[in-house]
Amino acid sequence: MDQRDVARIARVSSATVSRVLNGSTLVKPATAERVRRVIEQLRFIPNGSAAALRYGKSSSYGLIIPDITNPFFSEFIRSFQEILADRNRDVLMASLDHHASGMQESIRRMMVRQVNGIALLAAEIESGPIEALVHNRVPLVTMDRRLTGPGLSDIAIHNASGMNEALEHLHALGHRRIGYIGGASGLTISDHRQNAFIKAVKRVGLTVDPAFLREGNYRISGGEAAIQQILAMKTRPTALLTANDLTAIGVLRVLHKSGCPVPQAFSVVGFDDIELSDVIYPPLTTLRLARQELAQTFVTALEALATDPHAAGNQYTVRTRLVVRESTGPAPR
Amino acid sequence: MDQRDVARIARVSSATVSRVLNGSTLVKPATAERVRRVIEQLRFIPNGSAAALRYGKSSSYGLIIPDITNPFFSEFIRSFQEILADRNRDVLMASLDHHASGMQESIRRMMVRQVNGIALLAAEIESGPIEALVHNRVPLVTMDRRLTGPGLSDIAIHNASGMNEALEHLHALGHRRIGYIGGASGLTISDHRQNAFIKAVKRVGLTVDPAFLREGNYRISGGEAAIQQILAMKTRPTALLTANDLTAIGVLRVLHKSGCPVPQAFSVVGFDDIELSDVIYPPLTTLRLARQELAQTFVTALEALATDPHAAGNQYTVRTRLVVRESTGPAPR
DNA sequence: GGGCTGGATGTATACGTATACATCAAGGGC
DNA sequence: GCCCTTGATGTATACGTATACATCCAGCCC
Repeated sequence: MDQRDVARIARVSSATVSRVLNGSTLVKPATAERVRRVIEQLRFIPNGSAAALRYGKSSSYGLIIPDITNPFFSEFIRSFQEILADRNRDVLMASLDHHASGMQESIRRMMVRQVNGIALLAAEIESGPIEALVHNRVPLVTMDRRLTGPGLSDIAIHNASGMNEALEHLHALGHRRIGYIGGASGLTISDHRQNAFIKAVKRVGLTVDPAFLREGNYRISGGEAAIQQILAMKTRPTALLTANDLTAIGVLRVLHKSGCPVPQAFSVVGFDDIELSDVIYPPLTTLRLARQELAQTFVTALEALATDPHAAGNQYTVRTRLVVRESTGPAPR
Repeated sequence: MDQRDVARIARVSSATVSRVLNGSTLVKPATAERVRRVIEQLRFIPNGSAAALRYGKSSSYGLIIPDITNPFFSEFIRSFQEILADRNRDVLMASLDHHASGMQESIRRMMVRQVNGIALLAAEIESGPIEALVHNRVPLVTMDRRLTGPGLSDIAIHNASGMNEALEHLHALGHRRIGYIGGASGLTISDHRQNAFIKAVKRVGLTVDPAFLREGNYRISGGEAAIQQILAMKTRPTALLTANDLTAIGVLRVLHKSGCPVPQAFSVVGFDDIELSDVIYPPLTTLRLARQELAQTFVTALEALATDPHAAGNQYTVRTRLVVRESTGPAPR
């Protein structure tokens, strides 16, 4: 069944049916109503593939993330998908999950599907797939790569705002030895975050002990490993910032097992503010990165590039801010 | 750029290019190689919309879940997507997130996209959208609805296997008063699970105190509310089963706050075995529902229906089994 | 009343692919 | 040497839509 069947029954042409379906103002209200009734009655569903072929675009966007089971990303997906669904656009999602070849393949599949653009939240990024996107004029929006170009926008995470708040908070609580557990090194996003930490420490007049800078993996296991190393040190920090909340949860877990009360013996600050942060024990003081705002910015950036394929990319920014809960307290003497 | 451009440069017809792309055996190896080289060199990406239009199907599947931030579902998505990506198929995902109208719209969008079938893990289900699917011959596979038909398969969760193990475990530990915190009532899946619990209790020779049957919402908050009611009772159960792990986590959290040591004062058993279960404190004894196996069964069921659209649906089953960790122990005297 | 304007609708076509069917060459059997 | 088979390739077309362009008609101005 297609538009022509609808047209025949409604005694109009298929062009008119198409116009009704796309909300053209050119159709007389009475005619439109008649067509709509036939569509309803026949339960006609238009063929999106034909429309995409004709139109050259598929009214869908690709979304690539590193790990869907990380709550930060699943919460992001929820917002992203919701915003796009309101605009009647689909999301083609790909979660890499530490499969090396995943990204190349995912991008290819999305290009085959004629997505209007791709949101890339993965840190690791090769130049090959990006070239393919540029070559085929597919807009790309990345997170915290701080690189823009034709058809390529970026959304920077403004780590400094939250980090500064966090350090003022800890400094005011009397902490002088403050450590940081980062993400996997080599990723730009990890570097930006760690640099923001170092700057924020200096800003409140403290120094950074390199031994207090540890590496994690953005997962619980990384936080656990890092805090164990820290507990083994003779001189320890009294407070810790982490690259994300999962890392902080790993830290809390080991501290709990080791009989280190939080925040009495140790203050811990997370990053992201995933929903879980408010639910673990003790509720996590963390730097909130608003998912809803981030998702909205991605959509804005994508639509801007999709509308005008020759547009130069923009650099966007999303701020972070401190949310104080119960995992931070006065420094032990 | 299209197949004809490739064809011209490779000095073959577009039909041959199409055959090469689809791995037809009809092409001479030397010719295929030549065509492949041109494809590579031109970085040609085929147009999936055109293929879908011509072929009538889009080589993608729809996936509808109630809440992507529930780890059970995000872990399922990961497996589901991974299995389909290996078969070069895309996933169109929709998370309902308590939006009432979401399902109808999601299904419609998927039909417009010509999905080969839809996996529906949402509990609430109206007949309207299902009719639309049947009417358009779109295969549907549901979870634990125990209803099949033409183009409609179901995957039942075999609650009994795990529930029986759990009750034997608790009974052996000396527990005699055992409670259950279910999901939202009225959903078939909640009913099946609760009934399995009641049967399992009777099976070990105990009786079910109706006051020990509480209702949750499959989220942490539901577990919290239910355990608070239970703590307020004069005669309390000594052990609790829950409809999923998030509910159990809510229970653990309130017990911890209330100074009730687990498992000394209370034994708690979850359901699902999400990754978090092994990470919270104490690690959760739970009924494992293998996500990988569930996802694989969904794919099998969908492909079976997609291959033969006139096929009658099948009833599949996925078992559960007890994973003992540290949230269960001997009953208090 | 003739010509013009603009709104409403119809006609015709291109989008890129997969495949049925046609064609052609080579080889084998007699 | 001729016919048939088989393998390899080419030709032609339909899938359902959106839209440029054509058409038609009513109303209006002078």
